[in-house]
Amino acid sequence: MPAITLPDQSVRRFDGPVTGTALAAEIGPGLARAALAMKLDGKLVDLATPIEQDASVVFVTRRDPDALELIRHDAAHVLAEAVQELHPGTQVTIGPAIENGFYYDFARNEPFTLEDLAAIEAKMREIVGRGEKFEREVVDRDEAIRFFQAKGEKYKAQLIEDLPASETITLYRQGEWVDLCRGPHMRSTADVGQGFKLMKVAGAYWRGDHRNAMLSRIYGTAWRDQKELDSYLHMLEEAEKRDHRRIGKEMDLFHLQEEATGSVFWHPNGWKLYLAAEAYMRRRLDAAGYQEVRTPQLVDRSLWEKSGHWENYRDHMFIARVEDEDKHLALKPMSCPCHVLIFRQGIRSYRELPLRMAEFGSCHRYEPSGALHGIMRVRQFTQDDAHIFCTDEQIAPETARFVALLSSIYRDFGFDSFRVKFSDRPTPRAGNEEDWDRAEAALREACRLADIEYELNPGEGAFYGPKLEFVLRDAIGRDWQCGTLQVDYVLPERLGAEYVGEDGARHRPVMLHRAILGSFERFLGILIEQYAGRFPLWLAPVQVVVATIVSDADGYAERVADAFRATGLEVRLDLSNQKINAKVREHSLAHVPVLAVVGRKEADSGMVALRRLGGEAQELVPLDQAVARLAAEAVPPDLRKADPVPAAQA
RNA sequence: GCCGACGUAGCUCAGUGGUAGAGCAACUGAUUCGUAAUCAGUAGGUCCACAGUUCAAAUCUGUGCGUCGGCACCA
Repeated sequence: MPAITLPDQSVRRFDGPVTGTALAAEIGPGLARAALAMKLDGKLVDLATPIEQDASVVFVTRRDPDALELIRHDAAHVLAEAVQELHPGTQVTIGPAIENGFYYDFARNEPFTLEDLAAIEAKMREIVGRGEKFEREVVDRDEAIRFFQAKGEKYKAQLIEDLPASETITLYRQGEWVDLCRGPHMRSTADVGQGFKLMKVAGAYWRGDHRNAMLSRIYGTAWRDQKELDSYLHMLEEAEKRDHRRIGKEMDLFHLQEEATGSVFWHPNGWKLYLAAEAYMRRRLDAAGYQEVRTPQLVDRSLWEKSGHWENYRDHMFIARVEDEDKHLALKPMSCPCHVLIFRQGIRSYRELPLRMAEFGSCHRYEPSGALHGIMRVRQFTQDDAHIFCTDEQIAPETARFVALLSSIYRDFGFDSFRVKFSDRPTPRAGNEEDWDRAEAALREACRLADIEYELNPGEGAFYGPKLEFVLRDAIGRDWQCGTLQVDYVLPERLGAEYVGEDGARHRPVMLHRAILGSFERFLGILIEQYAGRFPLWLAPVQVVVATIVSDADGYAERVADAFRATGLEVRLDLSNQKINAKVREHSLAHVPVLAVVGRKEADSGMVALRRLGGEAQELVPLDQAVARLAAEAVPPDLRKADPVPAAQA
């Protein structure tokens, strides 16, 4: 006698078990048509599930956020059916819904190529058109294994074998096609609709392990309808326009070339941007009580052996040798061991702690070729690296201080939000279990104190300690770790860092490894995409272009440019013999933030016509005011006095 | 590193075995013009590299390098 509570708090009673389908029909034909699945006591299940006891039921329709996940998951099944129909002998493995879409991994000798997608997608549309009913079936475990093995589906059989014995094995049937699946699904393949598209093919290791076979993955995107699909595809196109590699070219910021794979050639414009960011960081670190140092590029192998890097990362280090000496020097992949060496010079007192040692450390790492990505993932990069030598008690307050600094800096760069991941002990790792317990507990406590919400990232810590990762997102939705904070008991131990405590005895400091931008290269890449090249004035490599309308204004234009330059602004003068339309277009495409146009009128009256990038308005301003205003605007955020120049006339 | 695609002028790209192309940019000349492309002309290429097939290779094959999309990796 189930009593079913609906979202409006009304209750319906039934004599016996009733399926969601029947319940929806009972409530009304509109709902019966719209319901795709239901939430039974909060759990998403098939509409065909019988409700046997008192429960609350919420129907999921196309409009609900949950619908997207159902559509995408079902689309993955449709993809698999289409592939097996077109390419018999292909084995299915797994195919989940993901952000914006779905994928399915197939095992076959010949991987799929882009050219296969059109036919597969057409077949998918056919299957959606067929409206095959999804039917759930609970099966015996051994029988299921035999069933899939008989079909030659070794991967599926393997998946079932690896499921815990307690797990109910369910199959989902759609027409002739069957898949092992936990569900839930919608009513039929028709519910997928036509708002999907196959996007790309890729290789992917079985179970994400590079020692396993490489499967052939097909990615698709799926939405509620064509309109949503179109707007997603449009968003992707827009995102592509802000790709840092493209804008890097357009703004002449940097280039990469074969002779120095994975290292950036910064051009004058890009280097201006870099230096602006570096100068800003140097001021912020200085104000936050860090001391800047500089340590060697080439360091003998023995130090890396002591630190444990040789053992863990030797394959990823650039090694240099010289003819006359039997030595292996490594280009430093990180600065921390060197910082410990500085710490160890002389005798340290507890009074010096926390000691915050910072370096814009130029590092080299031999990244796998497939990992390289524009300037975001390179083999030579500069970290805004620092190490805080402190006591156990100082871990939490130092973490809180760090997060406050990081948030403030991200905000100044225009990032209002970021995600935090907590990565705990990996395998293999250095150090003993007690230290790992201490380190993880300290970091958790620090997060609590600093009021940080994080997601757990199990087993992903550094080999010497747990870490927080601060993650920013690029234009096309890829996540990049930028900031980090790591608690380390291991390196101070290995490299023998110690200080004299209040008690006169020697103690081990803890080391907090921390970075905010992470690598300048990566951060600037993200920054370029964040602003789509339209930097705020303080970061823009070229801040003002003075452009003339007639050559009679050339002399005045030069005086205007000089006046801007005198305040430190980066100014270009465009006296070329082109129409003003062409000049506006050219400098707009180059993302110059301010265009100061001067013609006869301005020359006669001592004015400039200011035009902002992205706007169409022009503003006629007396030269001295324009200079004062832009100079004030170009002041980096950390140097800005509260409300420097009244914005009234701006 | 693995799977797939791609590599042609400074840039974006066309060119399926028979004399290497376009637009933009550059350069020269004309034009002095009021806020996203003025007109005309000129010049510009070891078609990523090496090897092979062929009478003939940008084009077909192999190897290498690089780039891109994923996977794996990311101290």
